[in-house]
Amino acid sequence: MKQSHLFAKTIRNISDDVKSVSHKLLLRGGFIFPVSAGIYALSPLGFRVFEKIKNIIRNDFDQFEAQEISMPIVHPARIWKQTGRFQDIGDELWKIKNREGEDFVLAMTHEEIAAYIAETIIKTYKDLPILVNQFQVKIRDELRARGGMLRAKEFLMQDAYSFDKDEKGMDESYEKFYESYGRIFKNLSLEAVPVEASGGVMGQGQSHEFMLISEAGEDKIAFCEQCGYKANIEVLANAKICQKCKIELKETSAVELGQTFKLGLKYSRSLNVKFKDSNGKDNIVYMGSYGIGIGRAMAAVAEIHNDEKGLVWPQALSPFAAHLISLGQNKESDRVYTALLKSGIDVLYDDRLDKTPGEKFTDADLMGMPFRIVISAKTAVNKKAEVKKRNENKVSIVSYAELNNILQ
RNA sequence: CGGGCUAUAGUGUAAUGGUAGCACGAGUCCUUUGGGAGGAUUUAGUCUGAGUUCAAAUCUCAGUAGCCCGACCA
Repeated sequence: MKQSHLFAKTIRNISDDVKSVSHKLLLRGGFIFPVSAGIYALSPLGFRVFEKIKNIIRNDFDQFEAQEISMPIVHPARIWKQTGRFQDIGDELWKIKNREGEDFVLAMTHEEIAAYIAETIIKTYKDLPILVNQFQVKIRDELRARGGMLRAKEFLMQDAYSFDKDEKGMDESYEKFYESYGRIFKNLSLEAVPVEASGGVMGQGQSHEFMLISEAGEDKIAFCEQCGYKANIEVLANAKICQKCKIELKETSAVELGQTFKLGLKYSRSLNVKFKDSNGKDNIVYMGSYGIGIGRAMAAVAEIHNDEKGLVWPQALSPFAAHLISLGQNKESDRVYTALLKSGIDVLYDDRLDKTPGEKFTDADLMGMPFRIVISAKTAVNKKAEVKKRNENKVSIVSYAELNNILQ
């Protein structure tokens, strides 16, 4: 992609109201556009990061056959009334009416719809277990959107649902996602720690949150320094004492990156999701649900991986493999760009002739691609390229062939 | 949703009832071209609606939006 026509620009000035590091850097680097409080659009840069995150999740889910589906965002209120959540959830659930005056809700989560659909698919114990996953927009009329993408009113979420014939099966499915989440966060370069959590409006079953310890977080977790026990403080009784070690628990702020729930029969019972067992007898399906906020994950990465100059994307998440910068000429850099594209390397090419070197370097630092390649009149003479890693100061001069190898 | 605060150009600010100004940004042109370069020039604002007043950015009321604290938050 040529930067001269990229649908994203870095910005110098941002409002003092922008407080969190990730929000600031994502805005300055041109990754997101604010549209309304807690509502954001993605530039090609932000969009590419989203795709990287989604693919990391997909690749892991493929290992245990969590099947990707897509569910709607507009739900008839009827289904939410059946599970009781139409009434139980407060104003955070966004309610709308159609022209006939019928009630609908905007998806804040998809347990209802997943169960509603599963009811038509699941007939016999032979159909189970089933794991489904989707990446879909969630809409929550939050009282207070905060921290940019860390807490938005509309956000993309990976949400998966498991259907099993009994509690043991549910526990096994839960374990699969629990393990998977551990791997996924590692691949996202996020050190997430699982903690005991409350089910909240989802249900009362066992639940874990995957927490990134960070000042930017809104959650508080408690942990025992001796045995390593960790929990969201909302699940603790008044006594903030480790049950096992009898010592006081320490507290820290954290960002909730994902959460897993054992839903049990809560949704399947009210939506009548049944199957016949080997005796031909009706049983209720056990469900679980598992979610990761994609935008929040991107913000969390930005929150952690940066320096005073801007973002420093881990290679696996970077919108482009490299940032190619032309200085003083475009003739030779055009050739290098074309060659890199031909080799299948995804590169952002700063071909702007009216920008000074300083501005180009500053932009490259703000945007944070892992490799910066400079082609100038100086390097062109020798048919070499300058390569610098975003997180190092060292600059190497390499041949075009070597360049290809480094970026492959 | 409770409490507090704020609203002047894209951003940051000034004008304390009497001419809306400055800096940065952004646009154009020229010069410059290895770390947001220099010059010239242009652009753009009193959140909305009522009210008080000869006169309102300034005072009053309402609305809207944003920020902070709390509550809430699969």
